[in-house]
Amino acid sequence: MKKEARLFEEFLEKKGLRDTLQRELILEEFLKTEEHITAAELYDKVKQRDSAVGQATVYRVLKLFCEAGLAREVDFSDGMMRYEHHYGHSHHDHLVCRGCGKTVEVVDTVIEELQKRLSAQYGFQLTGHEMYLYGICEECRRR
Amino acid sequence: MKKEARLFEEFLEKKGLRDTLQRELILEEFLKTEEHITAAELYDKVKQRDSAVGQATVYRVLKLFCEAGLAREVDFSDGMMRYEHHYGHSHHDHLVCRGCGKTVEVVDTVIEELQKRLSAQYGFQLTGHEMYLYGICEECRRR
DNA sequence: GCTCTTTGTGAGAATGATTATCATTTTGCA
DNA sequence: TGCAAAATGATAATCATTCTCACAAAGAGC
Repeated sequence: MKKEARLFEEFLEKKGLRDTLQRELILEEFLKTEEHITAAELYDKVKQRDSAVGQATVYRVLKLFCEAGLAREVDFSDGMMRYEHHYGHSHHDHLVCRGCGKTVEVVDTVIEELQKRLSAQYGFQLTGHEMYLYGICEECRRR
Repeated sequence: MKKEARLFEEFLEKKGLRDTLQRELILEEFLKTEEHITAAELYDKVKQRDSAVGQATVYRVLKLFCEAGLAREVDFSDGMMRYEHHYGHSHHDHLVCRGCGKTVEVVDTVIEELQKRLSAQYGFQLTGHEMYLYGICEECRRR
């Protein structure tokens, strides 16, 4: 079994929640995807394997994944939330192409350090951040 | 007359749009506010002066302000868009307290430079960015 | 194996911010 | 003055997400 699945079971256990077939199924499908997935996309995939699953359940379970540290919400400001793998994936920000929608995951430890310092200057203890860099990728620029 | 009002008139002129009482009223109320305001909040203020104005008009005019460079959308991820003054206000990002919701406008030119460089590394030409730093402010930490 | 209680589920309604529609009004200009 | 373009307000539509609620499934205790 995947480490993520075990972690999720432990999480459910600890919270006194139940390990159901739907939750397992949704987790399996979520883990299969590599890209940032929307609730609707995940719902479609899950439905192909069990058409009885409701979308509310997908939403509910995605929330659980986030709580469990398995998933993370990302918001590219296009009207719906996306979810990406979080466990075993180090923190990163996103570079988004305004032309084709392609995204790249990026990290810059110097920026991170400066963010912390900047916050401290205003007496804030930084707990998290969102950074989206929007631009035009090379391919799109050629066209 | 405020410079912003003149700019807006010029913008309308250039686009072949009309300078109406509603637009003037909404602009006046918008300019009065110092903080980031939501469409609903602005609608309330406007309604106090002219109860006939519809909320659709407020939404429409806020879009115009953005186009005209007078306003800028900011999204603190709490379900609704906020608008802040843009003209004469240099670019900045936001520090948001997770405790009390207080926001501080911040700038760090080094970070901005690094963002550009980071994007370039992936062949992206940076056109904009969003950076929200979330933390706990000093006051909230004391409690 | 039975009850009881808790938790999970699916269908569909509800929500709430934003947009679209459309009939009516206003405006600028010929 | 008259007409075409633009603006408006009321209201309906949209759409992602959340809520509700009746029912189903599962765990504990016996």
